[in-house]
Amino acid sequence: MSTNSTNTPTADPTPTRDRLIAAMRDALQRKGFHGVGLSELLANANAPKGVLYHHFPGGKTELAVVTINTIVVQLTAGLQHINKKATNPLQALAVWMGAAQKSLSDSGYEKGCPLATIALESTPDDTAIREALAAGFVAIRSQLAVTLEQAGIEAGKSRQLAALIVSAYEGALVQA
Amino acid sequence: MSTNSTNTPTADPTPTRDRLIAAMRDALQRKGFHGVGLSELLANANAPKGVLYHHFPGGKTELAVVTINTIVVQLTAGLQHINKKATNPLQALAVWMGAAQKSLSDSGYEKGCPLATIALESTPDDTAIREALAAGFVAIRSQLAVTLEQAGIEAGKSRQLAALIVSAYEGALVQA
DNA sequence: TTGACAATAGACCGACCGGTCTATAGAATT
DNA sequence: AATTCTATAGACCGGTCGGTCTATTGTCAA
Repeated sequence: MSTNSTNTPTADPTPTRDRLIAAMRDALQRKGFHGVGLSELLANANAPKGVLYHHFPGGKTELAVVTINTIVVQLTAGLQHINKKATNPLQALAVWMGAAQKSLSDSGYEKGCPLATIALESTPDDTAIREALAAGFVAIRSQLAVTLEQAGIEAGKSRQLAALIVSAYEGALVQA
Repeated sequence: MSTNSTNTPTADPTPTRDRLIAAMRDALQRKGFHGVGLSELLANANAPKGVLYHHFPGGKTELAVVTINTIVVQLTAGLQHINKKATNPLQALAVWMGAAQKSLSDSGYEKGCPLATIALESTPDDTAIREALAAGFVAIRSQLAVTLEQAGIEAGKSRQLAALIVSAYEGALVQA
């Protein structure tokens, strides 16, 4: 496990594992956590049952948690990218969100935000999922606030505004 | 059926039917449509299986549609009430939304908006549910716009603002 | 009283759920 | 070549899903 001939040294992407995560993300966007069956999920990922249990001993729930974390990482990375490159962060932000909305309408409004659905579906018992979501939303909001601050908005205002932007965005998805 | 000795003339409330609707609303708020089983639903409503099928031949889905419509009617009625009575519509609106948020936090953030969850869960195949939801959101937004107009806001602005308010509200629920 | 019909009650069913388990294939190490 | 460990593969299982079907009860009209 330590050395690795054909791949990057420390992390092995394991395509099958990634396919499972991708399938779960798609499922969360379209139907929600309870809406998809394992068989459908595995069919979409072209994977047999054993492989899910192998990569995610915690089963469906663990896959969902990992998927949530993956999404959050990608989202915050996208925001960081805006921070570094754009000369006009606000405009870049608008473009970014516009792109997100376009991908939504391109799917015929089938695919929304995968976080929103599972957030509403989850109960207080689903502690692992709830924790992942809570941490995720905090990360997204704070990263967004950083972007706003870089655009010259005062710190306190930035956090408020970031929360509002995320809220309005998720809310719009609900109604679409 | 035409005459009716003990109840109001035209409509019979049929308590059992109402209990089913109430149970479905609660279920939608807490877990979403796919998250609840019929057995759990019926247990909460203290009703056997046959009675669900009797009142709602379309089964779980029809119950959900009727529940959605019921919620929308109650919501718009609440807004109309504000319209007629309040001297300051905007302030009354704020109070009203504050009350909604309080009931949310009182439930330990278990219960959100029942419309939001099922909206995100539903797929394009669930035509009945989608139609009910679409009509419902339109009704809520337009009723809210009327209230805003009465508060002196120009018509076009009112509709935009109404959409934003609803969006922000739903979005906040997602994150709570 | 009797007949008709709405409402209640729950046994019952096939399908599918998420999950476990055993068997095989493949790559790396020795 | 033998061994070891990871990854793939799918048969299999008990439980629950949503839904149907057959009584039974209650309530009017005749």
